[in-house]
Formats: sequence, C-alpha cells, structure tokens
Amino acid sequence: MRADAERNRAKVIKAAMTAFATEGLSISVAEIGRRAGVGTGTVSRHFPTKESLYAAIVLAKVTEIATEARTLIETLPPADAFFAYFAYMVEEAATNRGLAEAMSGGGYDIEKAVDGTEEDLATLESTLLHNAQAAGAVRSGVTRDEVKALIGACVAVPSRTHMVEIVSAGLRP
Amino acid sequence: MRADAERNRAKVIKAAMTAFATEGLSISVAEIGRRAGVGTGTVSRHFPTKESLYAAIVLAKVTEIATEARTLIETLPPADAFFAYFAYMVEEAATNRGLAEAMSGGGYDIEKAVDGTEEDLATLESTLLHNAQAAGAVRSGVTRDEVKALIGACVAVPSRTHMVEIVSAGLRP
DNA sequence: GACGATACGGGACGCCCATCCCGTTTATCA
DNA sequence: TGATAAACGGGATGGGCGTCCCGTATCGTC
Repeated sequence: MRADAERNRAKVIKAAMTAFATEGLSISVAEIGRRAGVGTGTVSRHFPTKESLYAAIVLAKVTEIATEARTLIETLPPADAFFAYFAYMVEEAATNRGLAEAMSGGGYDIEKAVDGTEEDLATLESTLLHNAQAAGAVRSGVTRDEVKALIGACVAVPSRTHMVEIVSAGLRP
Repeated sequence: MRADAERNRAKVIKAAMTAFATEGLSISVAEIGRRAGVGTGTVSRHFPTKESLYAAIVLAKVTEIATEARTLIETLPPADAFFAYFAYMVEEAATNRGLAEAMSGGGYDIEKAVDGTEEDLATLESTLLHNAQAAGAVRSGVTRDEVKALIGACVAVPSRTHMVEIVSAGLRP
C-alpha cells in the first residue's frame, strides 16, 4: 500500500468518526470526503459503500467498548460491573449520535458490521448480564435486547442520569 | 367542495393511515397515491406537502388517543389510569410504525402537527402523570419526556409486555 | 532521473423523492 | 343540455444521494 493511500485512508476514517458522531448516519459520503480534505473518489475507493465505511468506524468503536467491558468484568463485582457498563454505554451513545442511531435500529445493523471479530462484544455483554442476574442484582428474564432498548431510552432524553436511575431500579428484582 | 374531491380526499387519508402505520414515515407520497387509486397531483393538491398529510393523519390518531386518555382518567384510580395509559400507548405504537417513528423523534414533530387543537393530549398526559405521582404510584421527578422515551423502548423490543413490567417497576417510587 | 504502477479528484451517471404544472376530464348548475 | 369552474392524472422539474469512471498527479523503484 502506498504511503499517501494509507494517509488518506486514515484521514477519511478520522473524519468519518467525528462526522458520524456529531451528525449521525445521515451525513453524506461527499461531506465526509470534504471534511477529510479528499475527493469523493478517494473515499469510495477505500470504502466501496457507505456501509463499509460505517462498518470500519463501528468496528473501532466496538473494540473500544469491548475493552471497557472486559475491564469492568475483571475489576468490579458482577452487579456493579453491569450497572457501570450500562451507564458507560449511555454516556458513550449520548456523545455519539451515530452510535445512538445504530443502537435504536435507525441505520445499519451494528451486529453485522462487527461479525467475525474475536472482540465479541455480544459475549461480553451477555456475561455482564448473566453474572449480574446470578448475583441477584438484575431480575431474571431480562434479555440483552431489552437492555439495549433501555439504553436507547436513556440517551433519548436530556436528563440521562435520572433516566439511568429509573431504568436501573426497574432492572433490579 | 366538489363531491369527487371530498371522496378522493377521504381515500387519500385512509390510504395514508394504513400506509404510515405499516411502512412508516419513509413511504413515498406517490406510493400513497397509488394505493389510494389517485394520481400524485391529487394527493399534493389536497395536502401540499408530505408533512401536511402526515399532520392530518396524526391529528386523527391523537384525537383518538386523547379520548382514551380522558376515559382512563375518569374511570380508573390515578395509579391504574397512568399505567393503563402507558400499556395502551405501547400497544398502539407497536401496531403503528409511523406513530412509533414519530415518538422516537425519527420524523416530523408530532407536537407541532397537533398544535392548536383543543384536544390537548399533552395536558391529559400531564394529568395522568401528576395524578399518579400525587397518589404515590410514580416517583416524583419523572417527566413526560422520560415516560415517552420509555414507551419508545418498550415498542423497540419483541417482548413488549415484559418490558412494560420492567419499566413500570422502575417508575414506581 | 525516468518510467510504470498506483492513487487522486471531482464530474458523470442513475436512482429516488417531493413538488409543480398543464392538458384533459368531470361535476355542478343554469 | 351545455357552459364553466373545479379537480384529475401523471409527466416534468429540481435536488440530494451513493457509486463509478477516467484524465491527471504522485509515489516508489530501477
């Protein structure tokens, strides 16, 4: 790979990260190119479709989240780890419009984008949830999808921390 | 107003109601016209913009919901009325994709569309919430926006009734 | 330093959509 | 029944988007 190609690729990814985070998934590929200081052709050569660009961004973000999840699992008791992760995701999505839209099903499939990674966020989330349930901190029967939807609800509101309290109370047995 | 004009207007509204409910707000005006059995010109003459068509549909739906809310207020004790309304809205939004999208902020502003009606759904919702809080059935500090976001979360999930349980538990003091 | 391969830029293309327009049809009333 | 105003249909228009393409510029190597 040529040096300039790699540079431009990095520029596009960087621009796309902030663009998706601030403007959401509806931002145009041309605008991302403009912000990266490259032409639309350059963007589409590195990322043939908008979805593939989105997948690259999401993959990076998911890896970051997975690291946090693993840390929480290892350093906190099950109940605290789960609720800390919940609050962490809410804050993360609140400052990342693209992530929020993806989580509320508004855009592409976030699970599909990261399919085939060893960084299996789904597994980590299941672990957090099951451990918390085993510890009696979360009512049984609650699913990962339900938790995700509740995160989405917390993000959708200005008073996020208050919502997290309400929802956390509901999740407890 | 000519008789055929009124007939066509009704056909468009009827088609738009089911179209928005099943396909969501992204359905095209042309497709609504096709389903109503009229041309696109006819649709756009009765409803100059897509948003005005949407507003007409929403107004009808909101009137219906307001009637239900008023009935609940008058026939049930405050706590039951609130939670019954909550469950009602979840079911309503679950079978009406347009309504769900509007509530999760995906489309036009639902409040703006019904602005200036005497059917003030916002007031009724506030009454339901405040009465329930006064009766000690809902924790104080909860806002209408928070409740709406929680309704959205329940709709976003297949196991709606289970989610309603979780969320209701969280709303209680 | 020159040559071939590779990447770049941004215009071109095709698609979808909301809105507007106008020639044609239809309802209404004298 | 015939004239006229109103409404109809659907094609035209304009804008936005993702994707593709090709002449030009730059990189990396011999």
